[in-house]
Amino acid sequence: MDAEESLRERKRRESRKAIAHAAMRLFAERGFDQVSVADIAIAAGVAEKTVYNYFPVKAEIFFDEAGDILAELLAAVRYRSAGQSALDAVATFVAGRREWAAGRRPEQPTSRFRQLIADSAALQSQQRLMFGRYETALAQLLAEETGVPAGSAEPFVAAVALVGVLRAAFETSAGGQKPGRDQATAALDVLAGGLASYAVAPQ
Amino acid sequence: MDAEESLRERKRRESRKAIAHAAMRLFAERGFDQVSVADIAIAAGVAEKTVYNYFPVKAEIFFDEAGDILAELLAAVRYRSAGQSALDAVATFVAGRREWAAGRRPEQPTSRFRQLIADSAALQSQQRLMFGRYETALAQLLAEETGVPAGSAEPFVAAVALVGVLRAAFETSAGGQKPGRDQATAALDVLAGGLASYAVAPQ
DNA sequence: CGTAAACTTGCCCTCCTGGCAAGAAGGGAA
DNA sequence: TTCCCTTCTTGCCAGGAGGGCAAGTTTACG
Repeated sequence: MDAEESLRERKRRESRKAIAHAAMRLFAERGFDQVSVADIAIAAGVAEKTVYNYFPVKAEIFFDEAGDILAELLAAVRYRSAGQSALDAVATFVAGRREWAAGRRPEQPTSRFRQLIADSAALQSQQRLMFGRYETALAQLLAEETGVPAGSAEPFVAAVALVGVLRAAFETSAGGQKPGRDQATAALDVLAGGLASYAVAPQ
Repeated sequence: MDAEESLRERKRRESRKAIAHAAMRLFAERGFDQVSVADIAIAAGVAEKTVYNYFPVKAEIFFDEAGDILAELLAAVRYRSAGQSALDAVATFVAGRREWAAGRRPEQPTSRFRQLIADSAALQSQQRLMFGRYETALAQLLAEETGVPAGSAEPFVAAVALVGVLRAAFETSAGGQKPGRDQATAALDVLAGGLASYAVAPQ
């Protein structure tokens, strides 16, 4: 069903990509908030309404490429090797993504990507929305695994913590600190240890 | 410095409260998105511009009352009794808030508050922003406690997990499930146990 | 009392987003 | 091929969030 793609579907996919590509180029040049949807439409050679046809919200364009990490993360946890903890699965996944990100030509350096987000409240909001979706989906998965009713606190908190590892890997590396692999494992250790490092008040 | 309050400061505080109060009443009646800033201005007897003077973003009005929980949470962790873990401090804090919320007359039932949030994407976004601020502030506090450089992954992940307990207490009780105290302790156990419940793949 | 600082307000502007309807293009049936 | 149906595109319009600026008003203070 992949081989068979109607003209219409192909064009639609191409249009989507064209819009996203043109938009990302403008974003990288000027910053997210300094690019209007009208600008994007002109750059992509379509009407403003068409842009909204593909992306109901402007900020979605920005995360269009990076958007399917959710499915990968869920799969990494769901189909983790027997005997592996969910925590390990996430850590392994993060490490894998990191290598992947490092191994491609920096047409758009990751640092620039992060900077654009840091400079725009709208993008930060959208990013939080995405992480929230990760949490919800992961919580549901964990609830199924453990047979706990969906919506319970346990899987929710666990999911939040797991996605926290992902967020830590992304956000803390912004400061240009350690390679990042250390960060992920450190975060993992904190969680696996039951937050033992914060067990006692300092005074 | 508290006793001495200039006329200007008093008026400003009253104006702020008047705007917030009028706005909350309208929100409760019609829903957040169905109330424009112009409506709020009229209801509060001020100009639309003045509303923006006090609240640069409309959604901030909604969380104005509940907004200072951050300071309390930080204090609860920072000044926790000697020998108490950060995790316990958060759990205690959540339990305390819950009693507090239950013990006051429901002029605006908590359920309505949650429902309003659930019905508005803008409010959800603002709520996530607030929780994000909690995470950042808490991460900084934990970094100081443990002497780790600010911006490290460990305190960040720990903070995310701790705020996760808070979020779980708020969000999961929405379904009208257990009293809530159970939820908080359950979440706490999951974290304290190092996510042991999710240690092994089910297959 | 008079001046400086803070606050309010009106006016205008841009941008995001949704609704509606007309036109253009692809896809399938006769 | 031709006709018709569906999908996309586009234009036009409208409403609401916010920002900038300047005039007018109120408070603070010497």
